[in-house]
Amino acid sequence: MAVAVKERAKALRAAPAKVLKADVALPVNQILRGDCISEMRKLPDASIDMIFADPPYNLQLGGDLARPDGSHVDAVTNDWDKFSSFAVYDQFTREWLTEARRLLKPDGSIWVIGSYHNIFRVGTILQDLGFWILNDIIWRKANPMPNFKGTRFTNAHETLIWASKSEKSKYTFNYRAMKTLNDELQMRSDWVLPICSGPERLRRNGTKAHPTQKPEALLYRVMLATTNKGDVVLDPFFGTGTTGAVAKRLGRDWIGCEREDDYIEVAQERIELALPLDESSLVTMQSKRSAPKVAFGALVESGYLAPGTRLTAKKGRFTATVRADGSLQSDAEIGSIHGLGAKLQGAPSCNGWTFWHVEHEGEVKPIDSLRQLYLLAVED
Amino acid sequence: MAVAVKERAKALRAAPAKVLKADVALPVNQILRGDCISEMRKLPDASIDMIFADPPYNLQLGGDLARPDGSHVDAVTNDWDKFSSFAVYDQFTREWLTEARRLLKPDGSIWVIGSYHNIFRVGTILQDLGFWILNDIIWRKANPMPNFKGTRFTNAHETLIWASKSEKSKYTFNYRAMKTLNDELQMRSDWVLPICSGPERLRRNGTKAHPTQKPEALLYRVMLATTNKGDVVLDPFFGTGTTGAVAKRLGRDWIGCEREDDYIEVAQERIELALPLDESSLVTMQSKRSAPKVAFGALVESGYLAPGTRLTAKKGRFTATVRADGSLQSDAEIGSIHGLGAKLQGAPSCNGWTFWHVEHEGEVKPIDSLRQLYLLAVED
DNA sequence: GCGTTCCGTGAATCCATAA
DNA sequence: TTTATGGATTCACGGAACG
Repeated sequence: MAVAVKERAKALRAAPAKVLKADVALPVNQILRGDCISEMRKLPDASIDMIFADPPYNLQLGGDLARPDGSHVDAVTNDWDKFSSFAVYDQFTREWLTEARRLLKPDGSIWVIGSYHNIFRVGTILQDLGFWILNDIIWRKANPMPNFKGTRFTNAHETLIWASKSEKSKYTFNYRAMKTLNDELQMRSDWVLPICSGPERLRRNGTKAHPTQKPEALLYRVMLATTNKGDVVLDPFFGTGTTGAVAKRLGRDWIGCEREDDYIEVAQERIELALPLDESSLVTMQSKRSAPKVAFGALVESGYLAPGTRLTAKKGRFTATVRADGSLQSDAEIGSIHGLGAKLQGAPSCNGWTFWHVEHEGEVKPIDSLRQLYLLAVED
Repeated sequence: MAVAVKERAKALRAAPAKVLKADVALPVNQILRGDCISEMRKLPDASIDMIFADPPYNLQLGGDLARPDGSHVDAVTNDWDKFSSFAVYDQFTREWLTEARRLLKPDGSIWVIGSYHNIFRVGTILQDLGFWILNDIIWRKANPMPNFKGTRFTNAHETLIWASKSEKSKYTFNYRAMKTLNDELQMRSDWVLPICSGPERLRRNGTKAHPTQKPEALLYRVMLATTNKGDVVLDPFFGTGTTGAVAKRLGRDWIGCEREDDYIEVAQERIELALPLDESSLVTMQSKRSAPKVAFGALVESGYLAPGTRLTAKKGRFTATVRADGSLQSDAEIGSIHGLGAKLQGAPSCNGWTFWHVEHEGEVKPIDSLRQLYLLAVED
């Protein structure tokens, strides 16, 4: 395999270079092997249309973590994510963002993705360097990893910052494309996308090739929104080349920086196999809107149903009281609207929404009618 | 009306003050009129359980920027002044967060809400001051304002940072209450809630009383998750008193700082009208961690489980015998229900209560169910 | 072949308490 | 302060295994 990969790598490196005004060739559709800061220093000023960066997050993980079933959580323990202090991380961030800003065309823009570990440092430094933040985008993960110990809220999202080179930039934003992609509604700042798994996840010898591979759908939306066909996209932390693969599919040129040989090899093979999309296959990329689901607790905290309210069922045969956290209490039992309903009836299951009733304006109605009211208020 | 409000204000100010060890009375359930930094300076160290802050983020808006002391900052639009604006904002943020940290009890925590204009500055400074970020929470607005010009993504969320006073803090997190509130699924870091509108939105003379009034549902979830009944909650930017109203409803004490007389008046009237929930509906689902402990040996000596009983685990893959002292014996090993379970699986740890099963009336049940029976018998 | 069940796993700052 | 021990704790999805 190694030979075949090297052949392909050679072919990739021989890709036609773009010639700029300054007569400096831009090494387009190639992976630059090495540290991103020194590699970026070799590139000419104002030559890049868009930068997508997935820098190390500086996770600062503690000891091992086990799931409730005892299995081991495979954490990000790579050396490239280790920094001795915030000051060191800030210095690193300032350096690569300074180079990034130099490389951007005046109307270019940059995307950086991160988590609460690092994104506040990144955002602050972006602002300090003169970038102009356009949006912060929330990637709401459809299937995040749970919080196994029950100690915090499930960390179910990552944050992307989108910023132009300066306040004056006439940046690219394909408003119509985004609206079309979102069923004719304006694309919002929160994007629901699954994490990268299944056949899309790159593996070597059965184990994941990279610990933090991003889903192509994420890059697809980023590139479709903020670049045009033929633009040059730079990714300073190329990894296994998601940026390159999506750029090729969408007819954009790309440049990647990467230090690790293993990642480079995987990325080259992957991009070689990536095919430009035709119009018909674009359709399958559109994400469905998921049906709204309402937790009973949401009605309580939104004031649609006050804690202490009496609910009845089966014409008053059963009664229960709403508690502050959205649980129900009967004489002897506590449970969810579904669980308590089932328990009281001795039934295996119960739809609490239609089982429990509440008196509202002299009328006894199923609590499901409150859910409908809530949905009306929440939609749009 | 003004007279009635003043009467109520007087009554509020006469609320019983909590007396601390240091013999300094904490002005509980009162609004402190004045700049939050100077008002906070009057309060004693380590006296507050939780802080909720909705600080101003009046930068980059082309409008005025006021320094903490109220003096005016010239809003010139060149780069140099942009930096100076950030520096002023950072200084202000550092000052009030420093006071906030001093006031927090060692196990206290803080919430700060903001948007991309200021939240990166806030997060960075929180980290620099030694706060320990626990989650960043996305308030996903169900009904955001559209982007009228179609130049960016619809800004459809705000970000909250939840941080403990230090890395070592044993902060409050009511895991079970949150899980109950979310239909028995872990509460995630993205919260879908409507913006504050309709009858909840406070108005004076037909116009909204405050430009950024937060929905009570947001504070409800924050307080239910990270405080206990009787805790003291401080809000340095009290505005129209959403924090106070929800605190009163949920049986928490509160302190607010506010400079503007108009807001104070509206807030006092509002909190006066808020109804506290009664005790019983305030009770939330408790985690097992806070339940009384039962030694496995107690089940044996009480006859719930006879010595010699065979226990199984993982569908019969593991078996062990109960011994008279409450230890378990497998073929080659002896240990506690937890220790033996861990050893047999080669796992670092194991919850024996859910791991081991016993046949009882033809059904195979975890021995935890016996513990529940035992607890029922022992209670009362 | 098809439906069911089981198992693996993902950017994670992931325990509390007594001795 | 450190160490040992009890025992609390998970959601969605893909793919393999099974019947």
